[in-house]
Amino acid sequence: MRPTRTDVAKLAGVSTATVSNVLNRPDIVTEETAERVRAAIKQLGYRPDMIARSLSTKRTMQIGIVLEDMLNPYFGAIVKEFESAANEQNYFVNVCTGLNRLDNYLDDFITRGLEGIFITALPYKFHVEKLYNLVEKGIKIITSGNINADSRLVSSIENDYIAAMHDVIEHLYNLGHINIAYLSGLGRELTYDLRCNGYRKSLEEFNLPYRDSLLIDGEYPYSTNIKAGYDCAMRLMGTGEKFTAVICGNDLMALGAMKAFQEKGFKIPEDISVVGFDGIEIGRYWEPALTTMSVDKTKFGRKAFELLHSNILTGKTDQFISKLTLWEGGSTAVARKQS
Amino acid sequence: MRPTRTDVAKLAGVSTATVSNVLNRPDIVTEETAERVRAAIKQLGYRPDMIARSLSTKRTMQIGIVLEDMLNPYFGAIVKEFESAANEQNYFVNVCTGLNRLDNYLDDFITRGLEGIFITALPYKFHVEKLYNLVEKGIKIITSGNINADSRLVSSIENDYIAAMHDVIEHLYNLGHINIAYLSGLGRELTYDLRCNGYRKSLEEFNLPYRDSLLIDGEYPYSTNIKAGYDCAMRLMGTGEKFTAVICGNDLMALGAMKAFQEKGFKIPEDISVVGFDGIEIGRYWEPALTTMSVDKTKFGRKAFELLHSNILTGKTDQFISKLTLWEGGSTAVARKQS
DNA sequence: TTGAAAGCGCTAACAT
DNA sequence: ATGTTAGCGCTTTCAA
Repeated sequence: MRPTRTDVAKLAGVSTATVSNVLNRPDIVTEETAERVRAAIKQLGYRPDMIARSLSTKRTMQIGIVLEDMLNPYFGAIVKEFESAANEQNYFVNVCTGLNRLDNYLDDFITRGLEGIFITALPYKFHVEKLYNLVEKGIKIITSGNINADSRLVSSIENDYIAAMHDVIEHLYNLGHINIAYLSGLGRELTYDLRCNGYRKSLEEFNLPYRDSLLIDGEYPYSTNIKAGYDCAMRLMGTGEKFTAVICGNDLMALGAMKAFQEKGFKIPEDISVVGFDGIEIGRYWEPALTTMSVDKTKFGRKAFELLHSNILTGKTDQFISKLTLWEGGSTAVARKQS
Repeated sequence: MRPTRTDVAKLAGVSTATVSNVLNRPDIVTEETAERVRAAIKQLGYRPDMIARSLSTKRTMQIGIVLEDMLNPYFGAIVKEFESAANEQNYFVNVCTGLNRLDNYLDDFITRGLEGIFITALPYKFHVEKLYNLVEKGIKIITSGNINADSRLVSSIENDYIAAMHDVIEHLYNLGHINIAYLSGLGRELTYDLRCNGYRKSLEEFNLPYRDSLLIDGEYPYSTNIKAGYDCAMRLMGTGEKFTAVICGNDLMALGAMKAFQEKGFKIPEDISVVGFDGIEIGRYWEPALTTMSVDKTKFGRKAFELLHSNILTGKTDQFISKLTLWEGGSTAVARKQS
């Protein structure tokens, strides 16, 4: 049996409250007794029981992170740093992947008394109202993915995809590209993919042509993995549209797309320039290295925790927008003469 | 304030014990009262408090997974499936990444009353004794990574790297390769990298030459990511050794290695055949697609949970060895004539 | 079938 | 500075 605080108290010849004090408010206790208690703790190998403490304090020091795709190293990097930051503040993190079980998760969050949750996921599968429900129960929330939530109720952290898309298009424009496709992987009717909006907006800005068939949606239920990139690229080639540059919703998709183009005999970047978003490490090892709008994932993960943490401590929500930076690989180059 | 069981009892006009019963042993309660209680629960939006329940039952329904590298999609796939299997049995999983904090984690596991832990990590940074310490406290453990632990105390799940390495070498042998290098990324003095052992053993078996400089270690603290593969490959080329085939400790390393070879003007597979382990999806999209010994990651993750779960329920440990299968991509081919 | 009450290990007034 | 004690919300004998 694990020793309890009572055991320690008995061995040290003090009350249980005193043991609590040396653990939680060491300043208010005599150095001498503290020493005795510490000795007893050590001798028994005593470890406080977080469960009991939680029941009494109403604090669990647990937070959750919900994401849809553990397989994309982009999320891996964010989770890693989020977890790391949380640990430094003594929080434990529960990782929840698989959005199809989201409802169960939300229930669990309440039941287990999580103090906060970082939800990074596209919103087309769940309702914001559910989040408000959690907030009502005292669970703090930070979202990412343009869930259009009330900023007074939940915090949020987003990538500035509008600006990033502008930079991408500018980059391609300067290379002389005119017909630029976008492989979204999602659905154009969904309003939350800022990349999609930014794409159209920036084309206009640079006086470049937009045509419906240059914008490739995914198929429901949408996914944005490497296979999706491959599939979208295949469909783009199937349309017979002319294009010299292709922007992909993320790096993984871009890698899949390059594969598809190469299979069909196109050379990258000579025939087609390809660019992605995220800045995952693998992209830099690809041949050619993938040009991408890179997210500072370390900062992103850490910032997400900080926002959540401050919400937990102060009750105040906050928003953060992360800037992406262009990383030029060999996958983009001057546009070929359009035949 | 969240409603408690007392509120429900009051509203339904029953005792708190009855509420517990309709929740936990619905069979022993009259349908009529049960109905009344359920109505009250619904009306109040009541959710049981897992914390309080845990304190009373000594079960938290939480398990942990410890891993070193969230960035390798290989682990991502395993985590995902492990978590999924756990959820089906109503367990919540805590993901712990970053082995440098392992001691803190182990403490936390005790403190928070985790019921079990899946540790997938190389053992050179921590002591098995610490695991035994957890086992003593009643925490069940399953390891992966050839931590050489007492099989009566902890369960384990491993890849059969010895057999897999045999298959790789056989594959290369049949293609006519003679001088085959191995990029380990770890240290040859460490006994737990079965790939390393298998490499030497299988070379012998096929009467192929082994030379120290064909086996490339990493540098402490070892890592086995894409950069490590790149670095090891560079060092291999620096030795001046002759070789026509290179086996890499995992797929990520293999991708990095291919990049290095290509940078130095070697063609794959014409000049050098490359093969990895794991079978991550990205490898299939590489140009050329990476030949690999593929792990059934879905099965692996699920099986890991099952072993842990059965250990939790029955107290019995168990071991499992997973077989890998050769997946032939375009990165291996008949050996070129050695100049 | 249902209810009363003790107890899980800890915290936090409050009293000494 | 230290001890006493009443909870925290739930489970689980034991009685009714």
